[in-house]
Order: sequence, then C-alpha cells, then structure tokens
Amino acid sequence: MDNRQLKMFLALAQSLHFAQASEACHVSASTLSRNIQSLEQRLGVMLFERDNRTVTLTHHGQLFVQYAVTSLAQWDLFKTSLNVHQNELLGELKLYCSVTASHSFLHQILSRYRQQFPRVEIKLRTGDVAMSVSRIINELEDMAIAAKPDVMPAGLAFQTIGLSPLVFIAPTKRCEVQAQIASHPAAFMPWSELPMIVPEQGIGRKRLDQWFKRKNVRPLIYSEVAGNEAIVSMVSLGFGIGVVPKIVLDNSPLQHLIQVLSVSPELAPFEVGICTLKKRLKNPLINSLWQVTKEGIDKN
Amino acid sequence: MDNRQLKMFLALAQSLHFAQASEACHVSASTLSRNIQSLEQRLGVMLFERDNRTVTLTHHGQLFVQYAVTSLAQWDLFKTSLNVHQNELLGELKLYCSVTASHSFLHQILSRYRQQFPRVEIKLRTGDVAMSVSRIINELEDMAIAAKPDVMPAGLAFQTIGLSPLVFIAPTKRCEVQAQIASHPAAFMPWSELPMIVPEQGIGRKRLDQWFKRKNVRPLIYSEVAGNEAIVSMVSLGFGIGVVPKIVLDNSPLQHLIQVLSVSPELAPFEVGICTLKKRLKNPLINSLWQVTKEGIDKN
DNA sequence: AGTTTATGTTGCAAATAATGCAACACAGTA
DNA sequence: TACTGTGTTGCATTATTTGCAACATAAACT
Repeated sequence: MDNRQLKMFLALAQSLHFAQASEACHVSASTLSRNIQSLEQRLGVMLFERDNRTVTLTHHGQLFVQYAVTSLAQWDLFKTSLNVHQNELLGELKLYCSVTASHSFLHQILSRYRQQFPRVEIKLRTGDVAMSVSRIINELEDMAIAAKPDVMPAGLAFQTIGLSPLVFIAPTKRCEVQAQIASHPAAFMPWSELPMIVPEQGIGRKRLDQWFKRKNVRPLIYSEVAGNEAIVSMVSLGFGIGVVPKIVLDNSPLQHLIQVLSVSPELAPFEVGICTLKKRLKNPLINSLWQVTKEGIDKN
Repeated sequence: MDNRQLKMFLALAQSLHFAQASEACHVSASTLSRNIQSLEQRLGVMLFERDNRTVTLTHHGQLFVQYAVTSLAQWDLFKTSLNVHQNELLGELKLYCSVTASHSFLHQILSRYRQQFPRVEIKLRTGDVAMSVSRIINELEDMAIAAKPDVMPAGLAFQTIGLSPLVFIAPTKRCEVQAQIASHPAAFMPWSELPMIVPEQGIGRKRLDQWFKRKNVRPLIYSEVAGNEAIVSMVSLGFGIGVVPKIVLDNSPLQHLIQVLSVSPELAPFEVGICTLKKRLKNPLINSLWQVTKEGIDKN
C-alpha cells in the first residue's frame, strides 16, 4: 500500500517493540501504533499479538513481512532501473554548507548520492552556516545545508534533516572565565559579567538575543565572530562563553577543552536541513539530490 | 508507493485525458494533476508529455505502467491469499436497505463480496431507507445502506457510496395535478395549491421542509408515506407531486409515468452510503463487507 | 501489599496535507 | 476575434495525521 507504512511495519516486525521501532522510524509510538492498526484494519487481519508486555508476529504478520519486503524491494528496483535508462545524470551541482555539516549530515547523504549518480560533480564550498540562505536566494549556490529560518523566505524549499540542541559552552581549562563559572551555582550565573563570544548573525544569534532579553540581562559581548567552529576555538582558548549547536561540538577536535553549561530555559534547538529555490526543484540535477536526501531521512 | 496514486496513474495512462481519468477516479482534475506531479517528482522523471492539447506516455511512463500494474496485482494477490489462509470467513450478516438500493448500489457490492466470502450468509431485509440509521443504532441490523444523516450520530461509521440528486416528480398522464403543472411556467408554480406526497420522515423530508420554508410557502400535503418506492407509486397514479432521489426513479418500472420537474433552487443531493456501529467494525464479518465496499468505490 | 517501571493505546488540540472551486493559460476552431 | 476544450495553479476549506499527555495494564522490585 503505502511505503512509509510498510517500513513501519517491518521496523516493528524486526524489533517487536513499539518504542524502539517508532524511534527507528522517527515517529512517536502513538503514530506507529495507529499505523499498524490501520494496516490491520485494511487487511482485516491482526498482524501482531500484543499483550501489553510482549509483541509477537501472528501467522498473517509473517506472511505480510514477505509481501512488504518484496514490495519495497521492487520499488527500489524500479527506481534504480529508471536511473539506468536515464543514461546517467550528468552535470555539476554547487553545494554550500558549514564545515560541521560536511562532516555529519552531508557526509551520509553524499555517500548515498554518489552511488546513484556518480557522474554528477559536486562543487562543495564550506563556510558559515548563517550565510546559507542568502547564498541560495542570490543563486550563488544550487543547494545548501542551512538552519531553518524562523520565517521562511518566499520561494525557498526547505527539508529538515535533523535537530541539534543549541548549547552554552565554556572552557574547561583553568582561566578567568572558568573560575567565574565554577564559583556560582548554575541558577545564579552572573550573565552580565561573563564575556560572550556570539555569532555575528544567523539563527544562533537571534535565539541568543531573545534568551537574554527574556532574562532581562544585557550580555557582555566580548567578540562577534562568523562560523560556529570559530566560536568553539575562541571558547576553548578561554576568551569567554559561547553558544553553538551541539553537533558542532560533537564533531570538534577541541571538544575535550569544552564543557556544556546547563541553563534554564534551554534554547530552542537548531533545525538543520537542505534548501534550494522552489522553482529550481524542476532541475533534474537539483531534484536528484533533493530526493536522495528525502529518502535518506527514513532509512537509518 | 501508494495504491490510490497508482490507480490514478493507470487511469490516466489508459484514457490519456485528465478530465476523463479524474472522473473515473472520483476526484477533481486538479487533484489528479497534482497527484501525477507528485509521482513524477518522487521518481524524478516525467511520466507524461502534455502539451495542453494532448497527453502521451513518455518512455519512463510506459515502464511505470508495468510497475504499477504488477504492484497493484500483487497487493490483490496478497489479500486474496489471506482469505485462503483464513480458511473461509463463516457466519451470517444482517443487512438492511431500501428496495432501490438493493437493485443499484448493493447489487454490485454484494456480487463482489460473494466471490470473496462465499460462505457468509447475507440476511437481507428491505424497507424504508429512512429507518436505516435507527435500526443500526438499536442493533437490529449489522449493517445498512442509508442516507447520510445531516448530523452523524456518535459511534456511527458511515462510508459514502454515491450521490443521487433529490428531484421533484409529477405524473405524466393527464390528470388534475398534471393540468395544474402544465398551465404554469416552472418559475411560477403555485406550490401552495399542489398536493404533495411527502416522506413520513428521514432526510428527504427534512430537505423538503427546509426548501418550502426558504420559499416561504406552506405546502399542501396530500399524504405522508413511508418508502420512496411508495412515493413513486402515488405520484404515478396522479395523487400529487413527490420528491425522491433520482436513483429511485432510474430503477422504477413506473418511470415512464413520471416526469421530473426542474425547480430552483435545486435540493441538495442525497448521499447514499453503508453504515454500521464503529465499535462493531472489529467484528471480522462486518469488517469484511466494510472493506469490500471501500475498495469497490474506486474500482469502477 | 504497595510502589515503581515498562509498555502499548487513546483523547484531544494543533499542525499538516489534500481537496475542489474558480481563475488562469494556452492552443486549436468557428 | 471570440469561443471551446484542456491542463495547471492560487487559495480557502476540509480532512487527516501527529505528538503530547493521560491512561491502562502487567511485571518487577521493596
């Protein structure tokens, strides 16, 4: 029937555990539950036996596994066969993203992409993620990995790839800043006296400004820099406190010099995705990466 | 991917005409158009060549026809195989509907149903369609063909099968009523002087009452009867004017004695469907007919 | 026994997506 | 030129899907 539903079914058939399967499919347990119910209703048969403690496949469920597997395989097969007949998509694609994104999100996408479209030359340019959207709109790039803007510019197509919490970071090595932090409990941090390293622009900056405003604190801005990696560097050297998406930290060789501060309220997470101009989605080159990305989201 | 979309695609591939195909699928042309677009986008390939005058399958489209056909066939196959393993659903199903419905809608559904579930005994009872819902709610019947109520009673599952305009009918043979009608143009019909044969209760009655109220006319009710077929009889005999769903007329052996009056505004059409209690949908017997009905809707 | 933990399901409000109408664009025809 | 037939698109409406929170249930501790 519907591939998404088949995938959910298979995930559950494999793990026999709603919570795990739902996580694997990036949906809530209730969604999974209701999708299975709908499948069962359409087939007029129970697929799983659940007794609130264990989940097991019924006989019909086992048969349906076979169906689901072959059905999904045939879909993949067909799509692959299209590529063959397409005589190899050829051309070049200008892609922009931050250093971090190139290590994490982009890497998995591109590796899949390259298998399917080996003849497309990817021109990858890295830079500050805050610039992504404007570079797309000005058509300096074909596509970009970007943070989801709070208000989506008209004509921009955005597809979320993942979330990353936005966290406060501080140096761990002994220094003035570190001393200030160590001498106060988290709830009484003297924000107006702590030097901040803040992004020059972009979502991170906006979130931070709002956060301080809400706390009614005027921050002490030590310096404004471009690029999340730069923030990590500055902070690790003891210049002050910074704010970066957690994923930047995870990929940083400097992470052992950094500690995450717990603050309240937490900052809203960073939403990372791939974007391009809507009108350019018709371009086969651009569409190809767009589609591969879309499928990549559920496949892990 | 999604069966509904595959069916739309095949319908279009067959007729090569959006308007026709969309009608065959019971959707608007715009819906069909957008579904095809979405399919094309997901595949990253054009399936049809349209030049605003003609529609033709592309090469990729032709390949996709094969895929779609086998994919749908396999789904059907699987569902059939379930029935085999189900070792024949067995039991009896109490079904209620009007005489007319038994001739039209129900007939096609039951013929398909019987093929799939030959061992289920259908206890069919016919009667006034206006009684359907109450008989269901009181569990006198398992399922019923009914007119969709204006406000759906809680716990009632209703699935629309088709629409039928609600029309005014009058006798064609020479008689007093016929003379009155013939002597007035449609726009100046003397409604307060024409004898009406009206349904005792049900949707038809409500619609009619509203219609007169809106026209600010107090109708001359000659008699109140139960059952649309009864209305046709009375009208054909010259007792007065009636209101019935057009489908009743189409199936009546008396239709040559009847004329349809055009009125303004037209009455909202009658919505016919199958209904049962929601909680009873879990019953495999009831569910089986429910599902067969659901699939029957798109298959013509 | 009583509490805690683990797990699937359901009510409900909010977010998303699908739909049809009406307007539009475009190309033959009268 | 006006008109007709055809597919597409903007937009408001409707229907569906979703996730959170509350619930229900059963095992495992204490």
